[in-house]
Amino acid sequence: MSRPQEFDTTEALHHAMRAFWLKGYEATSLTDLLAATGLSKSSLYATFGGKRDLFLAAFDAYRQARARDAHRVLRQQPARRAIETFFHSLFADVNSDEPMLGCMSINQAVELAPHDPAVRQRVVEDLQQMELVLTQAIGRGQQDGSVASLRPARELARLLVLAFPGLQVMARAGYTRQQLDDAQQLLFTCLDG
Amino acid sequence: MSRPQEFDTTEALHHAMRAFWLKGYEATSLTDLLAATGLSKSSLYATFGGKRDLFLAAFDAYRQARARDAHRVLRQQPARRAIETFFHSLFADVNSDEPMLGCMSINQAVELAPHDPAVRQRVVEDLQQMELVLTQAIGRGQQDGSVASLRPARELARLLVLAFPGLQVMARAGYTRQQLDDAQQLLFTCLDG
DNA sequence: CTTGTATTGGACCGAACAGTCCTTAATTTT
DNA sequence: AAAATTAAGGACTGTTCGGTCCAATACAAG
Repeated sequence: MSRPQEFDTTEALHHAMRAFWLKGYEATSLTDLLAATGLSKSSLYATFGGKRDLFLAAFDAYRQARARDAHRVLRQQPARRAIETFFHSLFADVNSDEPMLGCMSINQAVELAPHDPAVRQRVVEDLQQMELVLTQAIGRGQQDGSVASLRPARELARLLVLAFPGLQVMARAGYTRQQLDDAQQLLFTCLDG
Repeated sequence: MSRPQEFDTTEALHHAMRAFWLKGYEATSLTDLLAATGLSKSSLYATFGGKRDLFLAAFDAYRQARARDAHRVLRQQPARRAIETFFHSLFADVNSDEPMLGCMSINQAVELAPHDPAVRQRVVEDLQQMELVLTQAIGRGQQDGSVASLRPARELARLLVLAFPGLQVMARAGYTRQQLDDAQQLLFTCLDG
């Protein structure tokens, strides 16, 4: 009954997510969010609560989307190829016309996690999740022969997770796509020996 | 001639640095800076210019101090031990009573570098500098036998630089000192094989 | 067509923001 | 001691912040 919403809630959330993704939490003002979503102030507050609530919702939407992507990409064969694609796709937007995005979880590890337990917990979960899926992929790789290293899959996965924020930092610091690819190439040699 | 300054400029800069270091640029207000430095508004503006100028000055002071530390630590013998000490000292404050600090350059790579060329340039310089000093240290280590790996020192250095932001992220995400040490231990195995 | 309910736009709020400016105070030089 | 010079304190600015509130509106149910 009564008047229906004029906007698509999940679409609005997606737009808000991009805004936070691009500029972080503090630097994204409510004005930015209104412009990004196209909502009016009252609609935004009625639908999502305050800025912080909207952020957490957007962050969770981001995390869910990324987790889906990761599972899809890492299912490829052979596993080694899947892992490379996984990393490669995370920096798909580098040096495109689009602004730099990188991984929102890493950005938030730096910006909010130290001062905000709710964010911190999410970041920790994301890192652990990444370690888990990479461990599985590397394990598969060791079986199908695409990952030569005999070290425990978990250790190798931890190494990759450890290096991931480094790639993110390089991307944000303006390194070229070529340089990022080289760094990844170098990183993947750890899977060989 | 005339009235002398009541405060120590470099000391005030140091306090401002800690404030920016702890909370980042956006989240550190002028009020925070006044409280941290103990200056009055007019003194701060007369001495350092605006917030951004003060930030850049503080950032440069930080970078200089860190570069000095790095050189000092990495001069130790044997080189392998020096490298471990180097990484270890970067996270000395983790799990202490002090708040989390980590590396300011990495924090700024995430926060300001994408949108601020002056910051971006500094971050790139810092990463390159880190690669350079680590390359030299690893080279020494290969000569004195403390670094067993036969891979080019530069490649190994790049691997360490790549992993460094990962340690920073772990620290900011609240990982324990033990977990950080384990991650470093794992990382250093790359110098062995 | 009336009634009821939910959405909408925008006026409005106090607080905090970075930054300016002027008066007052302190110290050296003359 | 007086003059000159500069630091320090704090009042003040306009703007923007996140957030609230209300009146107008639009739709569905009866």
